[in-house]
Amino acid sequence: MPARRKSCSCSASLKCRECALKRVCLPASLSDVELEQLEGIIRHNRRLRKQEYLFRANEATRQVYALRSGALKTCLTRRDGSELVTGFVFPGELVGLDAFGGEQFPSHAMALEASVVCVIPLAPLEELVGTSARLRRTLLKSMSHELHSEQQHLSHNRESAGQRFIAFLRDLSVRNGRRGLSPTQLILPMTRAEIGSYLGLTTETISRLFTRYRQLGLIESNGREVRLLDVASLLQLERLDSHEAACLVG
Amino acid sequence: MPARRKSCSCSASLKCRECALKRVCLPASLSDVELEQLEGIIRHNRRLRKQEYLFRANEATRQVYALRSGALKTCLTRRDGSELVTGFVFPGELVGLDAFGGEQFPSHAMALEASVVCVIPLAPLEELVGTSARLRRTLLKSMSHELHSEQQHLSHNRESAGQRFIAFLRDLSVRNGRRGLSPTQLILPMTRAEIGSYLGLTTETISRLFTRYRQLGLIESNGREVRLLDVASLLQLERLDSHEAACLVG
DNA sequence: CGTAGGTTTGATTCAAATCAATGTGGGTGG
DNA sequence: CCACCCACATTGATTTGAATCAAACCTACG
Repeated sequence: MPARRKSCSCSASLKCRECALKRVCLPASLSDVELEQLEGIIRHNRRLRKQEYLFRANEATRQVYALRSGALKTCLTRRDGSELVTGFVFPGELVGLDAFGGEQFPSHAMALEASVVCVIPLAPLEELVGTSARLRRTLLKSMSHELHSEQQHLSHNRESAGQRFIAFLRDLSVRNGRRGLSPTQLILPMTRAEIGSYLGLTTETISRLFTRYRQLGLIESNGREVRLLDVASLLQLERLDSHEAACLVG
Repeated sequence: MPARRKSCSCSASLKCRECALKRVCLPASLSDVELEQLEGIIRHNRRLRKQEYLFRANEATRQVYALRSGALKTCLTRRDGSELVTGFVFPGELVGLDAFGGEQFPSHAMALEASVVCVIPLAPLEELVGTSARLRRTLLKSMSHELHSEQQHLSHNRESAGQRFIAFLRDLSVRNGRRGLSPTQLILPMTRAEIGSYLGLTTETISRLFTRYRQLGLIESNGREVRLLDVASLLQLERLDSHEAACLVG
């Protein structure tokens, strides 16, 4: 394994208390004292360039991460060596929670654009989870939320390409909203191929979907900028089964 | 909501210490003292008849469960009301871990055959997780293992019907082995339709897969009894991509 | 300016869904 | 005890949605 290059400059770190994301991140619901303890173990501000790995599969699991800015993808490597995108990570979200399980990460995480993450060493975190009931709650909640959203993702795999695509847009929209950004104005940090991998579709299909929904007047899109125009219709299409949807779309 | 009918007879309960499954269940790796504390909060021996719900979606999440005998399926209800099987549960495995997240279960769990479960109330469990580092480890491990196996499941969704089917059989085989049962002699507690729902395929396709692999001499099967004959070839088929597999199978 | 990575569009193929019967075994009631 | 029934399973014919194959076409960047 080549010596890992740290692009991190570890500049004077912005603490959780002053972080704009504290209401959606791990600190949510912690008391001041607990927050201080948490801050004590977190290393803030590790910078990642676009395309840089945050961690790789098989790397020892000594820490989990919270994304502060930018965007990540998490991927599994298939037996044939190809990459399967298992999720996207946006600011305020935790990454690497599967680290608790074993000695090594089963997946890897890569920056889709220049990003900053907070690094949370596992051992002290586990310790702190023991002493703080609230932190325990929050962490368990995060993990089971993750579990839940994986199930959601799984359940979409039985739906038509169009429905998966809309569900994807809606998910991004919701997550945008949670951070206080516009729920209709999306800037996609990922390529069509990555969306495809995530949704179990090909690049070509994703491209056709953009075209289709643009022509239907439900979205505007230009490259990676997407605007949701007719949210009501989108939601309706999402919950229709494919036969009904076909009728509606003509 | 109708008053919940308890089929449970709560007979003099077999404690964890004497349980044949203690090496694969939550008690694994706990000290004697911790084990005693854990036993103190668990209600053992709730009996479920075939088809009986262990919990339903939207039910308040006050407890998680460990399966002692029998088999369960866990399901999500889709928007159109249909049921999506998200997993199967075998003895020694935990169920309902997504309960930590919110107030209500997102999914439901139903007995595929007469079963017995241990009931673990959440509040005291969380407490105990605070005081026992080992229990904490074990639980976090369980949850992240769950996360990991959901990812596995997800990744299979990109593979051909045949590969998913074999991966399914292998998974059952491994889990059988872990409980000390034969890894080649399987008794399926679920219907073809349930397998199909779980794998994202139709009943007919599942049926054809049984026929195909039986004809290829890789398995024997008669109704719900399955015997894995040529495990080496099965494993090889599983890791081949569909094109290569087609060549091999002819 | 040229090239590479990403995207779009079109023609064709293919794996699994769907539609349609038929078969079968285990349990119930007469 | 048998016969009927019903849920489950199998098998075959046909359709279809997305993959694959095959070209362009951007556009950002060295």
